[in-house]
Amino acid sequence: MRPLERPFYERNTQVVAIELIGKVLTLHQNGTAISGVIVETEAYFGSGDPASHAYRGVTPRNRVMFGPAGVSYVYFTYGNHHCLNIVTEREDTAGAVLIRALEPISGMDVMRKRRPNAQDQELTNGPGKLTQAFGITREHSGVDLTKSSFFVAEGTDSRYLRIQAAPRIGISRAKEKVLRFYLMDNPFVSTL
DNA sequence: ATATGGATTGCCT
DNA sequence: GGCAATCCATATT
Repeated sequence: MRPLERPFYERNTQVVAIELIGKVLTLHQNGTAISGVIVETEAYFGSGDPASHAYRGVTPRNRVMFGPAGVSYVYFTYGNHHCLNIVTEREDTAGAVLIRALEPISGMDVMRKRRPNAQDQELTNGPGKLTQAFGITREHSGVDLTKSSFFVAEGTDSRYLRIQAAPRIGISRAKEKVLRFYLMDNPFVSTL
């Protein structure tokens, strides 16, 4: 499994959000591969998208969203949770795809240890849950996913999948935009 | 220096 | 379904 390369990410954020469905996120830690199929994503743009962290321009937190595509953007929210994004678009154009849910493939023993009170089905069925299961924190922000032990690889081509579009979740602005995408009938999607 | 609210989760009714 | 928890980034004074 080779990492997807920069040109894949260096495109329109919505297109990347859709095509990321069915691909495989992998993180190597201490000789173990933790991985899962991406089953739910959301697209966030820059100016023009009031729900995006990048809406008002560059800040210390969001600056990676304005940098090269294919780099991770991890932020901390609600005092408890980390969320994983992958930067999109050409450099200087803000954009990122939030990874909202995964279907575990490997490393489930590690995931269960990190989420001791979770049923297997709740291991990675939400943006804060999957970062906890993978052990992803802000230290994993700004990592180049095209050349590290943290990457996304080809899985099932999104062309062959039934993908549903819906409004994004948990935001207070731009609620009408249909920028959430998920695999139909997949039990690991955060909300059907 | 202070105020506000959040790209969520889990527990309680 | 409702809501508290909990910390930090950002905006405002």
